[in-house]
Amino acid sequence: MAQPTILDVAARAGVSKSLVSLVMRDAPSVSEAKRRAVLAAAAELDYRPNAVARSLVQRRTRVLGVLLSDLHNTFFADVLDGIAGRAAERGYKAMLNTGNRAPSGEADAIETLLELRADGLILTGPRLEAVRITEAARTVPVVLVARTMSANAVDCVSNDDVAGATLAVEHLVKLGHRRIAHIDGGSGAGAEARKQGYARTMRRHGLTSQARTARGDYTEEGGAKGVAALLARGPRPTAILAANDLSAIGALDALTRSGLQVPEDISLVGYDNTSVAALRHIDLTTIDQPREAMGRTAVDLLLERLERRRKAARRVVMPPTLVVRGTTAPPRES
Amino acid sequence: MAQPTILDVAARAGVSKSLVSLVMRDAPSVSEAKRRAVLAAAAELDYRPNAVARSLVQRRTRVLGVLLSDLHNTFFADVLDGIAGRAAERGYKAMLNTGNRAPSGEADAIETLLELRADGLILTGPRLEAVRITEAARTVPVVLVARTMSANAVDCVSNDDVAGATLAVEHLVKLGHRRIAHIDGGSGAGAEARKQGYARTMRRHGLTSQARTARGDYTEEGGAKGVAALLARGPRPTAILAANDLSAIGALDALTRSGLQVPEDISLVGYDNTSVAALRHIDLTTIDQPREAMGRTAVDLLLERLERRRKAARRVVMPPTLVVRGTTAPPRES
DNA sequence: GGGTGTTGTTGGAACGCTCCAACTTGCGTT
DNA sequence: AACGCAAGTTGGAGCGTTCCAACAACACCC
Repeated sequence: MAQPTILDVAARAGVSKSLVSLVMRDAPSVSEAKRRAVLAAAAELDYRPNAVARSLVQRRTRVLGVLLSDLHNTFFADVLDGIAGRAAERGYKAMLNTGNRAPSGEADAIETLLELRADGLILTGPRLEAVRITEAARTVPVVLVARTMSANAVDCVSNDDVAGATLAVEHLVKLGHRRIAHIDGGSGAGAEARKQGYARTMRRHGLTSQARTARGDYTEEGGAKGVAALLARGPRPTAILAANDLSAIGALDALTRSGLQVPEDISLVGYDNTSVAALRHIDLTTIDQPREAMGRTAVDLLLERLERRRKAARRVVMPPTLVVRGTTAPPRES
Repeated sequence: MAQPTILDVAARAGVSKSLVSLVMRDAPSVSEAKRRAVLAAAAELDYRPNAVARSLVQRRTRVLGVLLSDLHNTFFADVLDGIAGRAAERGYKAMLNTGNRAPSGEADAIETLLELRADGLILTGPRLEAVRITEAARTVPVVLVARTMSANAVDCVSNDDVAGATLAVEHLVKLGHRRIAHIDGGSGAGAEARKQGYARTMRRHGLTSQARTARGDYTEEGGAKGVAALLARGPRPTAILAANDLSAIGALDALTRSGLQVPEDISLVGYDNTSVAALRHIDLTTIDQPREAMGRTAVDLLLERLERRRKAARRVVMPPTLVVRGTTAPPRES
């Protein structure tokens, strides 16, 4: 026989299928004798409840659909860890689909998840148009991670980019830096807020006149070009805040290639605390987003809607933290 | 109404549910008029076929269960890209589950995938005991990626580690190196084969007397310690082959910290071509495994069993390639 | 004009489970 | 002795599809 069903188990244990069902879901009012008989029969047959059939009758799957914009970014891998862990704790499974980097792929992935009748959707860093998201939210609760939008069927979890950039600048100021430059993230997600945090904190310390921003784009090359621009003219900054780790690494390389030592000649701070930043050969001071916690929070938000029928949107902003490593030090002539 | 069903669509279009079903699967023998009527009704109702119900009656889900041992390793992310892409091409979905790094987590993940009635399983780099794998293979076809075992219900896709290490040594020999050392991967997957490839190729070039191997463990720290051991005594090697990129980076850092220049004083080769190796600040010569191709192949193997009912095990070994970057050069006094 | 197809359409059964109302038993209470 | 109630157990209906046998309508061919 292909896969044994609940009927096979019932026959073998000499009870009704209903009783087997009760045992499988370990319901309270089953006599110990029958429970054991059923479990024995199930074990002998290598029976495994068919989640498909169960989902059909219960009209829910206990599966949370997760869309990941980019698996190659370990940032998302950490978020997923948080999602999967929390989902498991609460009796749900996380089902992953990637958009294969194209926005149209994301739409397809969502469609697939909806056909499979995921109970809810978590979209991490989606590049998809907002309309498509609200459309999906008509069918099923949706939580956005690392992207915000306002629609009352959609919840959001993000990190406080302004606060993160502030932490970074405060750290540099405390070390004695005054000529602190910024390589921004262009039109990338959160880049604007990070730039704002930088600018405001500079102002708060009366350093607006020392502030300089080079255009970047969250890439390694963007970081390298940013350095080139900053070194090309004006007094050399004693510290640089890059908009993310990848561009910080591009900057790091450009700096060492032009003969400058980090952190002796110039300090450098990244953003995201990716695993690469922790490599000892890079050892980058950076801002950490609580990635796993963001994933867990996303699950909690979803389940509030699913199990407690919350209707109003919630927007959770999580605090980033500073991780000091080897690329920051006091300026040379302090 | 919650979610419209096929009956709602049928009523609205004035046809039977069977006809709607035919249109949805776009069957050939449906009149153009009715097809349009059905599609219009479906669109108006925002109808989406229920994959759960379909799977129940067809007794298959067209879902391939994928177990990833570690999402943080971008190696697996690439494999997954290959899997997801190929699966989509062939009308399947990839459903991902992570083991959360614990072998027991892997067993649970497999159990979940089987309850959800995945049609087949792809296990990438599983740390799970072999018994559990053959057990799962009794229910459903299983393909292993980056791990091999022999059981005729299980197929394997791996890279040719011996050949990869050979490529690396040949490259160094061609540059003029003779004192080539190896930092191995300890008991890690494929480490033994890589060491063998190294040793054999050294022998082939009559360099056995120059060969030296330091113990490593695929980690950054292992690479650093390996360098310490190699520098501690004996003539300094002019080139090092590390068992993977991560340990190569550890080695790189240890070398520069002890005042040696790479590649001027010493050449360095990694293995895996992870995204980190491509960072310009690291710029590591390494061996590339065809990761996406491995993922695609895994899907193909699974579908051969699923659709063509192949029974005998297949073991596919894919050829690695050399990626030359900036950490290798001719030895100083050649 | 009676077979023989072909094309298009249909209702009912089945997939494997959960849910529910209903049944049986045994026990305590009046 | 009759009753009520809780605990334990059961069969049947139903979840939303697909599959299949059957049928209607029409064309074609001697």
